[in-house]
Amino acid sequence: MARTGRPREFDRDKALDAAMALFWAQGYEPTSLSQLKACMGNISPASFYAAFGSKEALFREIVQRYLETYGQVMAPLWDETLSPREAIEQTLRGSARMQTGHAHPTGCLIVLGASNCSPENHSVQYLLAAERARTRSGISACVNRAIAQGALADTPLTETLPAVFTAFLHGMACEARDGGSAEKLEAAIESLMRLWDSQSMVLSGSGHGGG
Amino acid sequence: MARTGRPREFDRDKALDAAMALFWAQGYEPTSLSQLKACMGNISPASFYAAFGSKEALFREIVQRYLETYGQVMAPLWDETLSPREAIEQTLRGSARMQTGHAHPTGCLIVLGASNCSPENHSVQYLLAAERARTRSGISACVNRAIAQGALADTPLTETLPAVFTAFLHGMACEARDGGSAEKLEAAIESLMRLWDSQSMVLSGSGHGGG
DNA sequence: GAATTTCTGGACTGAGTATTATGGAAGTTC
DNA sequence: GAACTTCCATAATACTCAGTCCAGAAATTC
Repeated sequence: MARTGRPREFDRDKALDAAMALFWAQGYEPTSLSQLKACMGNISPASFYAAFGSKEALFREIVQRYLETYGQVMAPLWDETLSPREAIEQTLRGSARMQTGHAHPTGCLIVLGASNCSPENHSVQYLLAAERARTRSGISACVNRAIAQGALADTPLTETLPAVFTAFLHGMACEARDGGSAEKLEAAIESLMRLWDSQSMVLSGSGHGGG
Repeated sequence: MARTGRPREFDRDKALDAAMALFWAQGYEPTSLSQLKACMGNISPASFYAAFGSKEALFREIVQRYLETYGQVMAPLWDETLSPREAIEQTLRGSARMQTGHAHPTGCLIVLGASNCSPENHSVQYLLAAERARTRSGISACVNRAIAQGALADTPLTETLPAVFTAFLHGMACEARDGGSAEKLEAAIESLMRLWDSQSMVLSGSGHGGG
């Protein structure tokens, strides 16, 4: 049962992808309606508002789309079939590769998408901050799970691991934006994970560094 | 020999401080001339342009001012009277405390000040990117110095340390902006430095963790 | 006090902002 | 083909943007 009336002439999905690239590269506020309409195939204001509602509504839809596609590199955090260590390492590595990808803007839309905002757009800023908070809790949950399983020692140091991984993860957005390569970031991740291993109570496999 | 003519009525330094707070909190583009003039004491456009030249010139002056004041937390990186390890730890700790301070906006102006930019302001973006590159090279220099001194092993892992510390440092801007406390960040730094110690060839003091 | 210099208030550019209104064309369903 | 629904192009909304200009006022130096 197709809808009656004249169908829209442009491809809504392709328009969304083009708009995502623009928001991703420039952020929410500096991206103007003119740019958006242009990159969507020179659609008219009327078509834009009919299809997407408003600039903010479009951005919210695009954030959702981003989370369901590129953002899936964070999925391991909530995959309890993985060991907590695997979950975190896979997330970091996947994020590093995604953010340095060459088929789209570098960096992370959730970290960089609304970092510069005037007061009237705090709601957009909050949208992304809430998603970052969700990531933080996911990382914390992994560490807590590891401690509960006895895989990780319950020490003052292990309690700091969530903050270490989170700051590093969010910092990768800056490094990727500044041109850092996936290889460089992945090598850093490999080193960072030894901090976990040094507190690991499951001593199977590689040891823990040494002087 | 004071300059002749009518002196300006507002305090230029105080105006700069107020403008810095605004740019720091909102970033370059979303901060409008109206907001700037208002926070500088409702000065007129004429006074503004006479005193500061343009919005971009003001921003550049403020970045310079920031580097000479708050940005001095990075100074240990180039202080060769410090051991490389001390230099990096002091920089990270100082940065954590500064960015979470309550007397000014949270986060880091150099990381967050122009992260969202339209194409016409790439020069401003570049200004901050260059400063971040300087930081990266400072961190790398510290690690290289430690290796040259024989204080740090020359291994594949130690070669990744600059990327680890840099990503973490830049990530702190996001964490501070999202409300992370100095205590939390400093605890994370303390843990992160054990990565250094695990590769340290100077085994005086604390050992290197382990389960 | 006179001459000079610089600042300030306010009106004003021209361009760009997101968004809305109008009128007619195009395509759909029955 | 008729009725209907939806889309699109154009124009225009009210507003903000960074930046300019001018006339007059204020403070300086001589």
